[in-house]
Amino acid sequence: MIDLIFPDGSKRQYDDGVTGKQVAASIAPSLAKRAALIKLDGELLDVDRPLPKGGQFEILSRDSAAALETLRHDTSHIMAQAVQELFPGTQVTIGPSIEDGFYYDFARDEPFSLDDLPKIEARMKEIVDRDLPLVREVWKRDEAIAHFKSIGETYKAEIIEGIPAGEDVSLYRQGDDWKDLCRGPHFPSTKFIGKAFKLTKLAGAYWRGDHRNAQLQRIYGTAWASDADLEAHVTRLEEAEKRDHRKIGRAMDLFHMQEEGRGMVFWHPKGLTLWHTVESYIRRRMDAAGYVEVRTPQVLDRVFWEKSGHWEKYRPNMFVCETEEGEELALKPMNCPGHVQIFNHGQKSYRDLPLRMAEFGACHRYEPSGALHGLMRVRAFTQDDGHIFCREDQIEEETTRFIELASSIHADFGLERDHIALATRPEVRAGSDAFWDKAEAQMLSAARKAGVEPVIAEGDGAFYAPKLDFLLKDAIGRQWACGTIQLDYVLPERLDADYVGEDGQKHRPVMLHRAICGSMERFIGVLIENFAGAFPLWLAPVQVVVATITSDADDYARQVAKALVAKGLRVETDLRNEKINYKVREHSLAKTPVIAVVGRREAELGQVALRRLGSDGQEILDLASAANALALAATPPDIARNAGGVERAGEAG
RNA sequence: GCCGCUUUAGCUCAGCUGGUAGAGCACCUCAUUCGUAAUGAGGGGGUCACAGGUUCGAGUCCUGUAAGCGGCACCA
Repeated sequence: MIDLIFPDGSKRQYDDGVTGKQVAASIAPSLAKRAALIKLDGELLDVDRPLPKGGQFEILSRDSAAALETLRHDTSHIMAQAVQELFPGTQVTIGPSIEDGFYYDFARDEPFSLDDLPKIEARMKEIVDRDLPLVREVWKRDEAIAHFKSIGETYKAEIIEGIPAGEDVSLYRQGDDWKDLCRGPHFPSTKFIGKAFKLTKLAGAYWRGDHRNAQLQRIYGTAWASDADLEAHVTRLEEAEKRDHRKIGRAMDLFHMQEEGRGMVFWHPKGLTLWHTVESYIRRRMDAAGYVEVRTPQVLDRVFWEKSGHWEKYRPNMFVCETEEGEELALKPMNCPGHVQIFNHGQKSYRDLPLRMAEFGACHRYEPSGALHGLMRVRAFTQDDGHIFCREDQIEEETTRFIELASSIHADFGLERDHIALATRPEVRAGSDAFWDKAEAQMLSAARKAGVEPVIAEGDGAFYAPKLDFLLKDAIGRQWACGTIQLDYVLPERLDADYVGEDGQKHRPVMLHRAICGSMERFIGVLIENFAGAFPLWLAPVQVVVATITSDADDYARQVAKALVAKGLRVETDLRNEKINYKVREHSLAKTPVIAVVGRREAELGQVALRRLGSDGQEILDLASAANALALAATPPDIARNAGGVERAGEAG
């Protein structure tokens, strides 16, 4: 006998070997009909599978949130069956559920075309209508291998060959003759899957994720419990597309890229204004946090990069040039070795540590062509780089301080943090296990001291040390990696950095590599997408447009603009011979935060009518108070805080 | 780098099965001076990504190259 505890807390006893469906039937026949999946002590099971033990028991319907992943997984199997029915000779490989949907990788000589997707979708719906039972079968490993080999499914056979000998494997039968290796669980039959799915894209993907292996054809799809959910998802995608920084960058005239400079950005005046605003802000924060700013050479002799170790490992990804005299030089792919040179210049004492060195360092990396993506992945980029040279016993405190600094900065940009990832030792690595134990523990404990519990990213660390990565969330919930801090014992050793300790002996400092934006290009791309171009006042490239109603007000409009500029605001005037409706529409679409409308009335009374983006009302103020109010509202958050702090201190005193 | 798709005016796109290019917005000119999301009229603008090929004839068909896009791999 087994004991089952139901969600309402009640407890009942059942015979051994009872299935979830039988339990459901014992409660209500309608429940048994609806049962799509069983949850037993948190584990999901097929409804027809005998329960292996007692425990917390729940019957899930197809539209419960916990069943969504299974629904997507099932949909991928249906797609595999549909593809094999339509395109005989196609081999199946793997087909997992992913965020919002699923994919399946197929091996087929001829490529699928986009036109095939509707056909496959139609066949999938037909399979749903057939209401084929999904039946779990347990096979001997070797028999399963022989089976898949006999039907020409070499990839499946290879997967099973990876399972230890003697272990049984589970196969799911979909109808009479379609079978797939699968751990399960699945819904009872294809009808449960429903039709709220859509095949979305074709892609190439390497077998087992390794580029040395054969390339398979991947079909992506999205699947939901209801048509309404599917529609909402499609709408979300459309929204995301509207925010694309490449689109907005063009529309707002921020930057462009062109063929002759792949992965390189031409920053237009407005884009560079945005850049400068971000850079000035970061610089102020770095100054306040005790960093010294430096600048290191753009191009250095090959010998230098050989010494740092980059030549050997990253030569194919470096831009290299040769001089008339035959010297080989390379554009810097990173700033760290340069910073070590500054550290090494002159003798350092333990009293100089921690030494925090920052640089807006322009770097060049020859990224693979397929990796380029707007501002997000470029070949010429500027890191808000920084290196903290410190003693080993200062690592934790410096890391904690950095996490706090980065968190505050991200918050000022309106970016919410999803989580911090602790990337741990990779398979190929330098250093002993004892070293990694210690280093990982240091990063973990530093994060906890800053009040965050990192999510472990197993094996994602650099080859010389672990790192913490900041994963931010934008306005529509997408994640972006911005900001990192990583430990490094290797580079100080290679470049022979040292300081004199209290004991008068030379010691090796530890380096902490850190960045808050990552790359300025990428960070600006994230900001554009986060705000969909509607920047907060302090970031907006153009903060105020002074627009006239008739040409009578032209002189006054110039006077208004001058007064606003004098307050440090970024202002444009629109004196065109156009109707005010037209101007308001145009500047609203351009996401200008404030339109200051002036007509004859304002000119006579010395006023301005302010219209803020997103509201259709207007606020009529005299010029001086409008200028003051806007200047105050446009104050960068760090300066606003400091001003507030001074006032509060004054009050307290 | 690999797989697939795409490339027509500054932007967004139309151009059926081959018969030497079209719209809206933007731009320029003129008229209009109009109080909070598009005033009207006129005008200029294209080696149809590039290079070959098939054809009497190619934006349209074929091949190659490049770039862009979506993935994969990569990301010090």
